Amino acid sequence: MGRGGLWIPVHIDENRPEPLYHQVEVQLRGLILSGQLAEGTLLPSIREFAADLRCSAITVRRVYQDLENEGLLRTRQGTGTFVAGIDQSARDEFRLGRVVEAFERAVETGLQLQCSREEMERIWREAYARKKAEADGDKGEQR
Amino acid sequence: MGRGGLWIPVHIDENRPEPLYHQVEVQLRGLILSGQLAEGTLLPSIREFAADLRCSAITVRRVYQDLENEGLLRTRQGTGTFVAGIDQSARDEFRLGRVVEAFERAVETGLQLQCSREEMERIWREAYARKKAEADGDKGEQR
DNA sequence: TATACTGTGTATAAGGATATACACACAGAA
DNA sequence: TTCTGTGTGTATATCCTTATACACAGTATA
Repeated sequence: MGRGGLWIPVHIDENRPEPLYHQVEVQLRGLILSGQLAEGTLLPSIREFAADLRCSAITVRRVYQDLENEGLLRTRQGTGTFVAGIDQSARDEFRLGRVVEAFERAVETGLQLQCSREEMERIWREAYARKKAEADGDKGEQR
Repeated sequence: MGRGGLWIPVHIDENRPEPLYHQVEVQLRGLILSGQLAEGTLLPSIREFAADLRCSAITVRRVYQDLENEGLLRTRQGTGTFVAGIDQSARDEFRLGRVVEAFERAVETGLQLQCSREEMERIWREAYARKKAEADGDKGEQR
């Protein structure tokens, strides 16, 4: 194979109702905006990435295309797709916005199901502990 | 018009990537499982509900049909759609599961964007305060 | 050049959202 | 009772989005 394996920590969940391309976009956008993928990084080819994600190459292509339209990626035919440079200013703004949005959704669900504040407090702590452990484990298994 | 207006606190967001019918299903399921809609309650007609949500009647019909297949609703042609009886046992189990899931998603987003634990703590508290106020306001404006 | 990689465009199938026309149920008037 | 109107859920056809497969075109390197 080509440049032989840059592993991108993105997962997709078939059971989620939102489209596959959207799941990948959200996560990849996060990796770029958080600086975990530096400017100039060569991403996996659409086929290679598709194989990792177990989806079609066209779906990955759409992700690359959308993010290129946002100015986050730059792609050259025959060569590959690269991470573009980003305004440091817009970075943190966007970053926090996403997280706030996610938590608001969670709280909304909790309120709708009549969870008390204490219940949610407990759930949030446990969720953090569980996911934190998962994430740290992921880094260890990186190849 | 018919029975003239039972207001169901369900909202849909066009901008969300997941399907409309799914958004409504999640929220209506929540209302039933949390006991806010008692057994035997006559729901709005598919047309009336569709008008409230500003979507098609067919979309509402799909929601009613799906929830009927789950055993949460019972529908009689020409008469309407009613809330069915539910196992008290399965209720809380399901309820908590949904909230846990939602918070895990939020934390996942935060970790991916390299939020510190303290940042998330703050975001969660603020999200709670904001959404709690919204929800209480909603009840006040109920007609 | 030959070859093996890269991204790109076209065609096809499945799922979601809608409008429109249809069938059933019940209440009230003739 | 019989009829008729207005409510209810139901079925069909159409358009847009999503996901895929397959053939095409540019690029790098031996």
